[in-house]
Amino acid sequence: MRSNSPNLSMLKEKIAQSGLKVTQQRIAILKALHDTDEHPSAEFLYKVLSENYPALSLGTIYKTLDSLVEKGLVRKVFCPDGIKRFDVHTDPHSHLYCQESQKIIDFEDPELESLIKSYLAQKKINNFRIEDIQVQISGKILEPGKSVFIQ
Amino acid sequence: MRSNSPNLSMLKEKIAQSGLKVTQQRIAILKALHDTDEHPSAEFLYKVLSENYPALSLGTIYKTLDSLVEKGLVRKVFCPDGIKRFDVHTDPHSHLYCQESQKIIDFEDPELESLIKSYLAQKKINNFRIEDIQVQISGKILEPGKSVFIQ
DNA sequence: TGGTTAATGATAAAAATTCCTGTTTAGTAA
DNA sequence: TTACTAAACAGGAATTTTTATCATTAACCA
Repeated sequence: MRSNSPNLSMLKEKIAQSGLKVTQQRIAILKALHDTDEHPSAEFLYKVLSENYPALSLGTIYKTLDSLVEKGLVRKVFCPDGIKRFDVHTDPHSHLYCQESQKIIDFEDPELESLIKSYLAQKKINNFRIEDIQVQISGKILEPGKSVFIQ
Repeated sequence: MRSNSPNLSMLKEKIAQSGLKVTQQRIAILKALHDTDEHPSAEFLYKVLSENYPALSLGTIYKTLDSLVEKGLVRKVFCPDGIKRFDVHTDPHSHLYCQESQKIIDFEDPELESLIKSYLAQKKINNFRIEDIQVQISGKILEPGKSVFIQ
């Protein structure tokens, strides 16, 4: 559970401002994304949300996620497991991938992001406009259960 | 087509050294991976290889790719499209993702890799052993057709 | 409040991946 | 070479993941 989840009216405003209609389904999906530290797949959201929204259909989740990505409210997460995963955490951050447990852990380090950005700015990449940078750090969680703490 | 594709005996040796049996299928798949600049999916390899190996089965491709990844001869490519993609290019490098054409372009920059590595080494990430770092640079190819050239 | 249009639910279809089983093949050692 | 054994393979079925279709519903706006 994230600490700074936006409240309902903030979620509604976000959706409205993006130009999408503010539907119960979109609110619920966006809220569920905010309420988790996981990087949910459509299937995961379906399972979680079905409890409170038994009529919610999987197709709606897929389409909603696509819309939210298109409007920039949600990001696709790069993932080696061949499943589409999503993240509302749209400010730049990277991910730790545990090759053993398949867990994906957010890794926030603005210094790292800006380090890479300034390096790439100084280099010149022709014919490509950079819009987003993500770093994937693969490896292993050494003691599962304990949290990965960054000093 | 890559310039420095290893020849047949080199491929066989690679496979043998990994501890896997040297089969025609594994040689063909590993060769096909070397012979392309794409980041092939199992389906792509199946289509390409079926011409010369009509009996080759899709299941074999999936299993072979898994084995090759496990032995470190091939890497999974992090990808937002929800398809498993692979890369024989195992020395550290990053990728450019065109959000429009969905193309994935190799981006080799040892300086960038070492920059990130040394930064992360100096930071301390507890409880996680880093094994591999990949940078995903998303954006748009400005003039499709022209190659993305790095100065 | 009613009309318009986008969004949804339900379901079917397609695409991607895994699983299963009998057969074949690579590696090994006689 | 040949025979043996375990691993790998082909073929196909089954499962999982994603997309498409379409009639119904709900959000937005006048």
